[in-house]
Amino acid sequence: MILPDKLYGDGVKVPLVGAVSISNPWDLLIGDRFYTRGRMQKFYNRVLGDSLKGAAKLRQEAYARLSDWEGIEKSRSIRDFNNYSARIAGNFETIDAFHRWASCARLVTNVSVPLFCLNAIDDPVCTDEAIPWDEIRIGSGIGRLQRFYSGVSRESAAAEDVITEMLRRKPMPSIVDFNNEIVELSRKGHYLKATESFRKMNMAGVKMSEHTISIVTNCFGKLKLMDQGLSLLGHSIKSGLEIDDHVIASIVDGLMFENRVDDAISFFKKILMFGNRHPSTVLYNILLKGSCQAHDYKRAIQIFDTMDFEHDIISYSILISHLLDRKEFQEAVSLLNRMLCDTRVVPDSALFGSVMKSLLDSNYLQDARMILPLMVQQNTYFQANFFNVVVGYFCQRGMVKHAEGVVQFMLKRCITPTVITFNTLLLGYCLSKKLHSAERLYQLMIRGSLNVSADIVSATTLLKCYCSNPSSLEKGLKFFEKTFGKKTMVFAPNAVTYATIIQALFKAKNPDLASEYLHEMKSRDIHASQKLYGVALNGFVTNGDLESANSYFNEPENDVFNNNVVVWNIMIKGAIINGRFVLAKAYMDGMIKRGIKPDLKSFTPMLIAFYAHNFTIEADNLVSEMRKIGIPLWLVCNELKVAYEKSWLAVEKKRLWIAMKKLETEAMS
DNA sequence: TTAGGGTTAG
Repeated sequence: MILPDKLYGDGVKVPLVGAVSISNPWDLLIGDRFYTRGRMQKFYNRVLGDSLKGAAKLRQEAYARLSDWEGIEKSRSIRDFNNYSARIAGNFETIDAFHRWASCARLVTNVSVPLFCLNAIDDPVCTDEAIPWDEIRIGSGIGRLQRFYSGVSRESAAAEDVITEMLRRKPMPSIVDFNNEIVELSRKGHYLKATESFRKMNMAGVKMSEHTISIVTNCFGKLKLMDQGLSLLGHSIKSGLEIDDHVIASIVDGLMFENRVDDAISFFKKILMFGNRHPSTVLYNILLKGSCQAHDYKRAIQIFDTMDFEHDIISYSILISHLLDRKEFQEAVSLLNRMLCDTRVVPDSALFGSVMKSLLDSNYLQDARMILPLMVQQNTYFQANFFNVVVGYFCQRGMVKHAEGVVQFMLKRCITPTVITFNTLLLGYCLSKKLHSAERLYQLMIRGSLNVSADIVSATTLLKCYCSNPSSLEKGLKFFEKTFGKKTMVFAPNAVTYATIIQALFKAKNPDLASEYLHEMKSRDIHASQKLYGVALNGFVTNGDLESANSYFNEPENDVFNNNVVVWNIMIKGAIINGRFVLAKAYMDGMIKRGIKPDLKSFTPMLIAFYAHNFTIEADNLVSEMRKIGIPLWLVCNELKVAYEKSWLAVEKKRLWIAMKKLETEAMS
């Protein structure tokens, strides 16, 4: 055993519990055995080659570590395995680092991990230690692009320029290089630029691969231009490209993203019949996810059942977390049990993480605690995706110090934080109004000093940081221009980015500038989303601009969003707070006419208004109407209580109090 | 040699 006692700079000793020993690890591999072996060989050579030339004993030791690791990882997909080993090969240079990695593989059954979480959630331990940012490995996150470009002109440039340069070269680089650059564009949200580059490549006569088609289709999907995606598919078939699973996945995913669930499913069936092939689990999972996102739970179950013993851990994960979010605990638990009995799947850290998240979100702390012993019992390998949930839990509650403690813990245990860990922490700083820390973390991510680089979520979160405080709003606007502006666009903004800034401007009572951004978004061909639409409407009505709200509401292209009850609730509430009862009533009639069922939040503003103006008969009628459609009265009481406490509508408080008490007794009876 | 499905931002 050559593992050193001190594995880290700060001298933290990592306990090694329950090392796995397998006599012949190669037998445990699934799928591409030789391919994988080659990868591992490459990794081995890279890691050991530099620092250990000729040291036979250490090589032997290294081989033993690799064996252990494979045994542990056998439950994961071959792709994860390959990617991970490639990353490790790229990042680890010295034998010291190699030992760190090896010890990481041995932490599988380290009981102190769940114990830490248990304590942390019950009785969070705060740490004053600063996160050792320097010790988080310097990765090769943004390397690919820079590496290529430095060979071209020594300047850093956008992937788009790289592609132009590549097209000029003679002979042109391989399609793999082009693919990498389009992926780079797509990763930063430059979907339009990606499709434009694809056109240029096409004109220059570059021979495309299936992978190119899949990436570009994906971009069309994100742009909600799936009709173009489908026509691209037609061209590809004509030009003799094989339609592989990746291309089908991109199309199905794109159609789902456009909410065309029926189209997606019929395409899925047709293309499979056309190629006479068996659908992969990944394809099924895309359908599952799409159905869940479209709130078509019945269909999701149907798909799950037709999968016929082919569900994997992700299928279970999608369905279970969806059930939990819908608060269907019975169903979720029975599915969880079914999964635990299913010998073909091994529950992983991500699954337990998402279950835990749903439980924490619903404030079921006791049940959340139960997940941890279950994980130990199942011998789950703890990974960042689980800890991200714990980090998020603290961040959401403004306990960013505790979140930092969790990150510390991860680092000490060699559980490498992901971009989601840092983005979550960034949000934590934002919610705790620690702008300085947020800025510093973002800078580290942008500069590539961490093992991951910043993405559009990081940038949007920092934007929220600036915008949530009136004193830094100006800085936020500048940041927006610098990061998302047309001239110096680092990331291509999306509906979330615009929603963030628009919401902040409305809140800062600057509806004019908010409208400007709304127009700018439209001029940049960025589609509004249901949430952004709500943000804009709410912004108009709370700023007393019913006219703009109404005209935005009536724009034909927004009509698709008006099928959501939330929108109508915003309009009703908006009319009421601006003293327009007749208008509120008109909206109420309008939604019923459209076939949308009013819910609690549709009725309460009007009810409060009736109470406030002492229209007791009308209020009583409304209450009985709510009763008729099955809205529990205690929920109404809760709403009134909130309105009372917040002095909503500047109502006569005493009247509201009396009404509330009266309703409470009614609810009890 | 490159890639698809579960978690992060409104």
